[in-house]
Amino acid sequence: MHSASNNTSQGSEAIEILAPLCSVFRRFLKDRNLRYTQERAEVLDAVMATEGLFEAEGLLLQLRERTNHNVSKATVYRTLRLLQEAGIITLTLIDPNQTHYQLVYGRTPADTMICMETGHHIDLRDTAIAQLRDRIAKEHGWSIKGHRFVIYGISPEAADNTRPKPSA
Amino acid sequence: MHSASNNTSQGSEAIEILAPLCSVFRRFLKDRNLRYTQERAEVLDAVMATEGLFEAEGLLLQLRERTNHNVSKATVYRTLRLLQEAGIITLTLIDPNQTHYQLVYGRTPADTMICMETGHHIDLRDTAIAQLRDRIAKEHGWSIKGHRFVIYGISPEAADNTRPKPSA
DNA sequence: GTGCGTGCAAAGACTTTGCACGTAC
DNA sequence: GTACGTGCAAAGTCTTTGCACGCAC
Repeated sequence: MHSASNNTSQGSEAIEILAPLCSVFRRFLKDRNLRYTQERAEVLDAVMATEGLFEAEGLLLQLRERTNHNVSKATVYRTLRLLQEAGIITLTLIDPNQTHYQLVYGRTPADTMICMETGHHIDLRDTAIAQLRDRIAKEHGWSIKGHRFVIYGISPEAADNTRPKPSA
Repeated sequence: MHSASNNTSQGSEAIEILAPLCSVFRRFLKDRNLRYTQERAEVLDAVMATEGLFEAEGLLLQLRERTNHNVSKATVYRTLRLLQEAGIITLTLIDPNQTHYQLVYGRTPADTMICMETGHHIDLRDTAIAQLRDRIAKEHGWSIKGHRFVIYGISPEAADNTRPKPSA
């Protein structure tokens, strides 16, 4: 299995963007006198392998597949909090029942459009969103820490499936 | 105490906008062969008295103040779900720990700017947000069901308080 | 009069925490 | 060698659900 190991390999092309992320986390930990442990590396590894949104539970399952060494649920939650504080992932809050996260590693966090039928979601990379945010915050004299923009809708595919088949 | 009763008074000026909401809910219930009970009326009443965002717990506390008759937590949650299905309130999801709601009664749901220091939030009523949403959805061929736009920042007041006092 | 609605308490889901042992520094 | 980190399981929150009685229709 091709695994984007973040702490050993240094020449892989696949991880060209991801590699610095490991350094970012290590520096963050060092600054706070925290340790870069096997478990934290594995969680970061699993996070880097995700696409778009993910949940703690999914990450835990992925960790069990990826590694022999089982990282505990508690450690996953604890590490997710650290990654959040390090600015590597953000909360996304699209579902009241469960916290969703996403990797942001220096990029602007993706805004999201979610299909209410299928749960399928696509990342939006529209600069107009941040511009709008900046304009509004400026008008009110606020300084910006972040934003979340989620569009709820029905994707074309779901609309096709949902539409009752014309009988005959 | 001045209470915007939704099921008895009909001439109050204060509830000119709110009154129809009761009808909306009653019709919704009738359409589904559900009953318009005292408890549901009281929950709607309390929801109408809220400003901006609210949580189930706060609503429950308010209900205990407003009425002698205690509405149970279970009924509050059940009614909030109905109100949501009726399109009277929406989920807001600004806090991973608790579900937040807001009254929308026919209006566009307010977007929100939240101060990360104080928790204070202000409602945004900027039409550019919906326009942006529409443009993006159209580009992707999606039909829109709703959206959420939240700006996280530091309000001017909080910035002032946070700033260390110039010694002397 | 019927069947939906309610209150209570217990269950359920997700997340956090206390404690003893392990390990990165 | 030390103090932070981990795993486990128990606790904690918010929310939902089962059941017997009550009330809107």
